[in-house]
Amino acid sequence: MKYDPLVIEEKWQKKWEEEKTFKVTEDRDKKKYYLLEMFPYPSGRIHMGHVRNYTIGDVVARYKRMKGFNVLHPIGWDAFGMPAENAAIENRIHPSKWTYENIAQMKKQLKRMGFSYDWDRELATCDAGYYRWEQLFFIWMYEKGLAYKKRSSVNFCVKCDTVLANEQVEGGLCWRCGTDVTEKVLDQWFFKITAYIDELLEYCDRLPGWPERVLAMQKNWIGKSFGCLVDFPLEEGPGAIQVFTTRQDTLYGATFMLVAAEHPLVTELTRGKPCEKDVQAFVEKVKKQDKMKRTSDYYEKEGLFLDSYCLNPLTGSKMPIFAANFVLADYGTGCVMAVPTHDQRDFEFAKKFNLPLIVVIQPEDKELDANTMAEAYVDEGYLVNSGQFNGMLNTQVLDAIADYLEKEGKGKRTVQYRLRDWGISRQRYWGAPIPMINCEKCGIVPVPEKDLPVVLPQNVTFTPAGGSPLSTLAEFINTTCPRCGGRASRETDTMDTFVESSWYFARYCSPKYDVTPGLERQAVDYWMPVDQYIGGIEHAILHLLYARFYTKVLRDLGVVGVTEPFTNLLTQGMVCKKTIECPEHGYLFPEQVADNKCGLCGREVLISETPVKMSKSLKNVVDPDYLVKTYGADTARIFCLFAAPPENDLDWSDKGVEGAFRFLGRLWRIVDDYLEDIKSVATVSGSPELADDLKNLRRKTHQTIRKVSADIEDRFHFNTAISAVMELVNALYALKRPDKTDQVALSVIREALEAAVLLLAPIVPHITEELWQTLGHDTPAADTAWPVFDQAAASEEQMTIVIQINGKLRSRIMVPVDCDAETIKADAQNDERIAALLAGAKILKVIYVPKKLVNVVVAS
RNA sequence: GCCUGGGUGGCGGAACAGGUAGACGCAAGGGACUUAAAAUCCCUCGGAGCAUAGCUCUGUGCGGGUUCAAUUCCCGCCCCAGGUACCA
Repeated sequence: MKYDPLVIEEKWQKKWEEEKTFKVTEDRDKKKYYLLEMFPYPSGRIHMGHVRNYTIGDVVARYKRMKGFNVLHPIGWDAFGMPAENAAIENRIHPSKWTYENIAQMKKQLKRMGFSYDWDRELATCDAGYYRWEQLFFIWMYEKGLAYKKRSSVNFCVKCDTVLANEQVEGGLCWRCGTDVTEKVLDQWFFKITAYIDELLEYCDRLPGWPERVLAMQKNWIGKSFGCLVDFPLEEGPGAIQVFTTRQDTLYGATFMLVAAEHPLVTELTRGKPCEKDVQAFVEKVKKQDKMKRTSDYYEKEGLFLDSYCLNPLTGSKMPIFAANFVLADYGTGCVMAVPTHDQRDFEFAKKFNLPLIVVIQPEDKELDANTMAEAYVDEGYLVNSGQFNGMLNTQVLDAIADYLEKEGKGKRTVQYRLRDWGISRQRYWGAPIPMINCEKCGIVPVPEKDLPVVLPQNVTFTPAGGSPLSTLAEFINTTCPRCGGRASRETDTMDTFVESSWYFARYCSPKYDVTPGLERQAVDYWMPVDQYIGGIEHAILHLLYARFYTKVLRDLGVVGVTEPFTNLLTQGMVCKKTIECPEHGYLFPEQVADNKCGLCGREVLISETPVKMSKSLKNVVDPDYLVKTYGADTARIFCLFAAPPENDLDWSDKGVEGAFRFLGRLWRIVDDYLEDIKSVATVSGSPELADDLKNLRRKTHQTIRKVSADIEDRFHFNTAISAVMELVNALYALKRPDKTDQVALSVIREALEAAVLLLAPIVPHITEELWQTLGHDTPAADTAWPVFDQAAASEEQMTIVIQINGKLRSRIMVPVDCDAETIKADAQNDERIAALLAGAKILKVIYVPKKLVNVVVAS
């Protein structure tokens, strides 16, 4: 019988669907395992990134299931977001229709991959049955002050026509479309993520199951720094300029003051002065500059003297005040004390404006001279020119100076963060409505809980002009105030879609529960936290930080019992492929190229040196449907796992896919070959006396079970697990075919074949189910216990001992495993080759590493 | 600049507590089967050298060090990828 993947895959998928094989419920007698992959955005078609991500997850889910765990493995749809709205404008199709059609299509594709999801838990975040709870949580957060509205300057993407959170601005560009981000002043809803800032930071050190680099990125993003707020009195009149610094050790060296150009102080200080006009012009210039900020690498440090002075609080010396383009208005106080000798930016500024330099930190190994310094000195040293603190090491004087400032009432200790509150208002239609009402009399009033959900209206029209259709839809906006009964209007902003993905993992525990608060506590307590979360590294900050924050909020609202949502995190690499480029026609699909020539113009094409992330625009994508049609889902799955360990990028190789397919064929044929002979033979049991080649095969079988179990369990290294099974299959091919009547030999072969099939069952579930059935089993492989290795059968009787002379490999000997050290050392030296090499040499010592090698050290 | 990772054959990758470098697969070459091809099965496969059934030297980005022994540990550098960037 030939291996026909398409027939057997559809057969088993149908069975899984009909029998609801992977449906789970809470079972207190079994240990739970919650495995989750990041849910997809329903863009219309799955791509290789999905195939890889979901295959990795599926292997772990199926493996844990065979190990006896009660495995929750759900899937759903991150269904709100921009593309649906864009499709509505371009193709005159309602976002809802577009989204649900895409879901139907992608669901079919996922089922065709054979993933072991509990489809009864499927959810879509655009369902009112989902987001109504999010609206409830919003109201509860509002009541606790964790959601608030504020007029503020926000990041705005003109193309997406909406606001972006700080985290959604990448290098000054919109994370989604890459457009330059501009600033806008708007009334916005925020989540007070800063209320949890210390807990978020602290738990970065309590997530040992997370990759170090993800935690490092989150820590950086939070950006906690310890320092002082110091007051610099103005020279004229009352008042002072407050600055934040982490370098109070350099305070005696502060010779001028820098203020962010946008800071109100700039206008205040120059009002009525001759320089006022110039200063205003400068401010306007910097504001414009600001928009261009990150598009150029660096721009010139610029500043303007404000014709005002303040006083250094410790030395009393006069410090000129400048407006500067490189001081950030929204970090610290927007004002910075400048210490040109020990800060490179201040140094450059001082040189440009010819400002005084005072050395206050002196290194041990050289003498700094303010007149000849070519750059700022930023390393450790001893304080000089610093009054009572002279002679102390700068890194140790920070506390003393902070104490002094506090005692003198000139400053105080403080902590600064980089992380800002999460702006969640979006001026878009296709999102969860913010359940708030604006009343002229009562102000902002939450929608009463009994009136939830605030359903997104269906009858809207989209125009290419953009803007949210909600903001002009009278029947949605007009309402009455729940408090005073008067006329009022609804909030027309919707929530950032990252809000939906911040709690979907909890909803999966009780996806249909429709009683407040939408999360059935018993179920949530049983399943949460997620034991293993798998997804792309691109969400290292955005989604993963928001989800951690939201989980803590839900905990404090009393609806979940966990503090952190994801115990273990695996970030898988991207799927990459080389690009083909024609000098005239740009990127080409492989089928547009023949003999390295462009099919359109015949010119030589350029193939990229390294593979790059698959993307439609680079035309280097591989269509999963095509793969499945040609080779089957099992081949697609095993290739994705075999080509690279999960955290590496995966370089696509068409030849590699064929190799994967070839291996499955090899497995199929070896089973098929032996089928007749082993039909009525039982698997070997006990520890019978076996001839050498059979004993070796049996040993290989048990060693393979041991290795595959460890590779999957401990490291998710499926590539080495697959290699191990390949070796076992190779060993089966290498074995001399025993006689049909040799029951003992055939029982050993059956054991090896069954092991190979079961060990591959989580990886290639269709072919293995079929083979398992063919081998005469009524219980499906998926419901069969994971094989256990027999220590005795796996252990070697003989071992190879490597013999080195002065660390160089010179010979090998075989000895029984129980051979004692002295015998081995003696045998090693008596080995024919070694003895010859040792003749006449002076042996200094002989080292024996148990079970590994003997190293004879001789005088050279 | 700073913070993470990472540099191993022609390629993807093994070597998981310092102990046989290159498992497994791809590509390549050879052979068997076949009228032929495909498919399949088997063999060879880091480099150099030689008295070529084998042996020797060399080899894990570069330079040092520790050790009987280093892809693995330490120090210094180079390169690549990701993150972040005037954060005071």
